[in-house]
Amino acid sequence: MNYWLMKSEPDVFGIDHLRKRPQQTEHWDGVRNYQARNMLRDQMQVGDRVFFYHSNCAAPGIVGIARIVRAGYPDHTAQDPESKYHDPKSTPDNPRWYMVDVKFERKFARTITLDELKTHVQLADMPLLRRGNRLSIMPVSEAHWQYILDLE
DNA sequence: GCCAACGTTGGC
DNA sequence: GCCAACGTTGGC
Repeated sequence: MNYWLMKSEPDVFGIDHLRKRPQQTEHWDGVRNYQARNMLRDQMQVGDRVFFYHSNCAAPGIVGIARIVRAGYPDHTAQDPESKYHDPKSTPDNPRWYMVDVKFERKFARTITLDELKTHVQLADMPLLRRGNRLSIMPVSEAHWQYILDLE
């Protein structure tokens, strides 16, 4: 069992969008970064837990928890010329990009903001808090996972 | 809207 | 393989 953090812009697809989806489940498409791709394709397992993080908004931070309900499979939007995620170099025989399915688990009573996370020295080596890290998917250690849950 | 920090692209 | 130019991310 692994723990993750996944970023999304609340105006585009926030945790409330996920909660309102059929089965409260949605595929996580559009990841176009190789490091993040490798995690989607190779490491994420059904049952893994995910911190849902809101980025690019007034109060960025962790807003709740989701669960991986389908492990990595090819991201079909890469083959859709109409999609803004279209990538002509990705083919059905040799898919370049992957996605997983995530299911809403719960929303925190409050947002655990990035500002707040930064004040805890115990979290200082989280990839999220390292300067310049813009990955949209990051691993979270079990210790950090527990620590953050206790902040709620 | 600004801009720092990266990642990607493509000419050479 | 180098590296400048360009595009994107995301906090502020």
